[in-house]
Amino acid sequence: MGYSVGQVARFAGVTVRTLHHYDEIGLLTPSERSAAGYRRYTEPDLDRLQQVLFYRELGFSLEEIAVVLDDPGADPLTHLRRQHELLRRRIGRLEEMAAAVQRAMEARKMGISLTPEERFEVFGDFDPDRYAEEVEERWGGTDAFEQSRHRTARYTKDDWRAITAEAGEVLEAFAAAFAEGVPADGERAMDVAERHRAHITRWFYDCTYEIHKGLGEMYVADPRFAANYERVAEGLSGYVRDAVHANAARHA
Amino acid sequence: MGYSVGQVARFAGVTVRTLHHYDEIGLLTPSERSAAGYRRYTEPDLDRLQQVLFYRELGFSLEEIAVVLDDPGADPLTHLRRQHELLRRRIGRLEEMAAAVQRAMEARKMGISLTPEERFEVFGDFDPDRYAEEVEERWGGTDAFEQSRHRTARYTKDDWRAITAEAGEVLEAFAAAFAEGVPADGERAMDVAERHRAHITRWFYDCTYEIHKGLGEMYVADPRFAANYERVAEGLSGYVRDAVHANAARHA
DNA sequence: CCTGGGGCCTCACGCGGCGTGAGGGTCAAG
DNA sequence: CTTGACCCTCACGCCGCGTGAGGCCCCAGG
Repeated sequence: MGYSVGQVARFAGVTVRTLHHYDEIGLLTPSERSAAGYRRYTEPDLDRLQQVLFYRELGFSLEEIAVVLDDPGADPLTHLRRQHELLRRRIGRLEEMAAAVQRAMEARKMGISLTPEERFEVFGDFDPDRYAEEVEERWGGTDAFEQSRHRTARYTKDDWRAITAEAGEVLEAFAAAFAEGVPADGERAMDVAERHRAHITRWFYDCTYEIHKGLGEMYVADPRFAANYERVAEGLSGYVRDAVHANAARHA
Repeated sequence: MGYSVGQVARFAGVTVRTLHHYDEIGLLTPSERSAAGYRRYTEPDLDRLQQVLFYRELGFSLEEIAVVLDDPGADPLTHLRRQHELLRRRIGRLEEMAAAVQRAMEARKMGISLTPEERFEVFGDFDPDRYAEEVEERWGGTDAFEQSRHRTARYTKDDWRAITAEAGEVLEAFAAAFAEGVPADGERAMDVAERHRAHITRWFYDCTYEIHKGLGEMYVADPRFAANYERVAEGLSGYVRDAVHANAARHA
């Protein structure tokens, strides 16, 4: 004879109102009603409720849940597999967050302050509710260039102003060090190189030291980039490359 | 000169409207405003925003977040530690859910159907947003009795009817086996003992075999319980105890 | 038999956490 | 001086329920 709303509510840890709501919006309509109009939930109803709660926990909207559950091409096992996959992904994300917190704790203890990007890194690219296809579409071919394109697409004019201003500062710092005869493998030049790398990571993509070294080479080899430096001072492109390499070595 | 709303929004992966909202409700008011009235977020503001987002992610309401963040007796390190703890707990819960899903998959494959309790077990006693004190208050002195009290407090009259009915069935099954001379350490008596254990686990608390054996002893030793069995048949309390022990040994 | 208490029902309003314009000022680039 | 991408402040709307109000059902106890 099935379960009453109250019983189901207590089993599932939700309120009666919630079940009423799910009935109202057609997300979970009990298969039967008693003569007096009481809702009677059957086993399959409980099955469905469990699915609903799982997807809800994972951040799906009720409408989205209705869509995935009413997808005729998805048998129960498919749902379970998908849920498992989503859970694993979510766990991974939380572990990243935990790691970030731990890093923040370390930084605190050492008295180091983090850049805004480092701080929010873990929040940035999170999208819990996407399906595998979309996720793969977005992250499948992710190399630095893709990531850059992806991020810059959302930048505003103001951002670009800030970017060019920051890039200009770095360029000037390089030029000043170069003009003053500071050695390219000295601390000051390396610090500027580090600023340069941070600039790229901040605005474009995660620039590792390896990538940075590659960039250094390109600044010399590719005339379009080289010109940018050589226009300021002759030999500056080579100086930048050397500073970048020294900085990478220092962090290796 | 600080960051604009738009910049902060993009860093943190939230909308401008969200930042406006946090300003409106006083959760995160930018420390400065430009001459034209533009919001300017400073480094400490970003710090705070990060905390807000963390707690939000963990399911806190904005009001709760305001309370914990404005608690004067909590330095940054305390927050980080708490966040880490909360994250770990949440991860643990998700892992349980993942395990439950896996079990459900196994059950499907084997063609076994789960009881409602098994199905929703993982949802039951979840309360992600409590503070350590409250959690400890609720789970610190958790022995079986406490858990029982906690759960039974929410039972309705209907539940109690179901409980007494079920308990009656078990009692009758014991009495029948006893009357028919079935040995207490035989399969049939042990099965009834197992039903008894399941009954307790279902309605009161997680009854392990160890606890069950303790109960068996009590049914003989404590006259209030013993009377319940002896009233039905003389020697039944001892029979129940023996069956319970045999059942525990079989599952050890 | 009837009364009381705990369910259950259907409205229907409210709240938290924003989304989404509308209407208008600001400010660097062209 | 204009244009466009920001920014501002209202203010209304949506989702996912919470929280009664008013009333029916049902069964244990008197």
